[in-house]
Amino acid sequence: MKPKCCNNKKSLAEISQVADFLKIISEENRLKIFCLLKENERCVCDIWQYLGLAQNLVSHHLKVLKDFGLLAARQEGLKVIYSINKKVVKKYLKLLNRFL
Amino acid sequence: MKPKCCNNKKSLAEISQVADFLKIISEENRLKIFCLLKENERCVCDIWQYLGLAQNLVSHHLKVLKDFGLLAARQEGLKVIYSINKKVVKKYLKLLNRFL
DNA sequence: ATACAATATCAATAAGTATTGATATAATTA
DNA sequence: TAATTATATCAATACTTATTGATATTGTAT
Repeated sequence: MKPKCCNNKKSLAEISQVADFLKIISEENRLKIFCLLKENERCVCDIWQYLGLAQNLVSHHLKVLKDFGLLAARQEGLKVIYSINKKVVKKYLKLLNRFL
Repeated sequence: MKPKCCNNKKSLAEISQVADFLKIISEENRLKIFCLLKENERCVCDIWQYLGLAQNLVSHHLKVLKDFGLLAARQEGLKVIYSINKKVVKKYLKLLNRFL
């Protein structure tokens, strides 16, 4: 019996997208960051201090999340406030459900 | 403002669990396997031939998925038939929603 | 018992990615 | 303008994990 999925370019491209999304959020520290931001937007210093992680490490993870579109950032004085881009998250969760 | 999440052992353990789950399904070939099995249970030879992957590679990925509880396997003659353990998948998807 | 087909295992290597340390940039205040 | 604070960048290293090649195991049929 021929499988309906994984047999065309569109499906394969979507699988690749979902995999990328999952890879990004499967990192434990990034998941913690997400967890923090789910409650409230926060500045970088709040995040790294609360999680007990190095500042540059958190900055790096935030960049990964932001580059993928999952987070948004805005400057507020010296601080940069990060927040979750709910629309994008929903989009990927929806896609994920198609494959799981 | 003190965050409600990531601040107790239970939450941290759940985040760790979710991360493990996500790491496992974020692998593109494993996602393809999942995609195939979502339609129908299949034997190993069907899977590797259909996906164009090495037999031992598919066997390895199946083991990873099975060890984590996401797949079930049953012997049928020479063949081993793998299928999705829907209950377990649902459990992790539910957990995932708590953090995303 | 022997041969064959399907699957699994294992060691070695390759590839990808998180982390660290050092340093740079940017905004604010004195 | 100089100093300070918050954040970002970059190169090097450490880790983890996927892949490969060779081989073992298991079930079936001759």
